Amino acid sequence: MTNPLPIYQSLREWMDVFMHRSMRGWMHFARSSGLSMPQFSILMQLQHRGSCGMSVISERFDITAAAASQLVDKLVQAGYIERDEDPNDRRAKLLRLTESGETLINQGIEERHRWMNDLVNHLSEKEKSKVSEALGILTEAAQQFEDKQ
Amino acid sequence: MTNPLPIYQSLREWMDVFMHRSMRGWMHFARSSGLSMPQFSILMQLQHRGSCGMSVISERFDITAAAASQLVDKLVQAGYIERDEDPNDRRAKLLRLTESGETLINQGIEERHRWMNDLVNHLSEKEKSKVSEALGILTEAAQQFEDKQ
DNA sequence: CTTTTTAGTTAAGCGGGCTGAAATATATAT
DNA sequence: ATATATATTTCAGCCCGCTTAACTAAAAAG
Repeated sequence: MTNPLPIYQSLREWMDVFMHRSMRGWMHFARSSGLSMPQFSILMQLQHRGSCGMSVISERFDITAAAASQLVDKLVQAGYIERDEDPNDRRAKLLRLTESGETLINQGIEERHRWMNDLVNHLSEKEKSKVSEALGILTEAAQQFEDKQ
Repeated sequence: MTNPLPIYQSLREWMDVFMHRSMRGWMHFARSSGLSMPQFSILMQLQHRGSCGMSVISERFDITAAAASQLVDKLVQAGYIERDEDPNDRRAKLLRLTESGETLINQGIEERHRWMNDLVNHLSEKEKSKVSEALGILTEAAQQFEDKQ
């Protein structure tokens, strides 16, 4: 049943399975770590795109500056984020994950990962190498693609 | 740069890019359709796993029966879910997506899909077929794997 | 130097998700 | 037939995210 399917269909099926799994997993993980999804998303964003200012948060999540400020404040108090003055612009703040924040997100990634790993471990060596190559292709394409936006 | 990477690393990189993208996309879509994430997740669950009773919702999302009932009620009033009596057990309810609910979720899938499609369209024919095959392998593995849990 | 714009904070208030407790109705067990 | 268990609903109350409006402070423009 690993016959060549049209790529459109392969994508659709894969995304269906994978997205449900990973969304559910993340939400569960966020909850179990005592964070709301909005809070958790901010940590993910900082991990993914690195340090940024408050205004970036409000733009990226499409919320007001006030909402961003309040959300971030909770994360600061929980010890997951550090909020320092931007040396280049004393109005602005620089947000970055603390070690504890980093650890938390990495744990989440690790869990999500474990599922995929278990999955992949059921494959033959040949299948593994095919999958590995294909994911490499996709990742590189995605990175180039992101840059263009 | 599509040299053979260890599969562990390919997975990690791919998931990093992909998960951020798709999570963000889903949340944005949910918000723009006027639904909260919990509400939206219920619709996704119904689309993914098909019709079910109220108790399944509360178990699956790890919320009380009361919370499930309230969430579902809003979705019923919004016209996305139909809530009928289960003919086999008159205490229970059978929840299923209405046409409008189905359409909504499919739109979301379509959007998520479009990104992947654009991505894949940057690939050569040869790369496309490799990716297609690999995703087929993964999807099948995932489906077998799910069944066992 | 004054004015205006930009970055962020604070507070009041709305609506939403969630829980616990109480209630209803049906199914199951004895 | 009665007692118990199960599936769901309703309600009061809490916390949280979000918005608007008012405020502070610093940068940029004139």
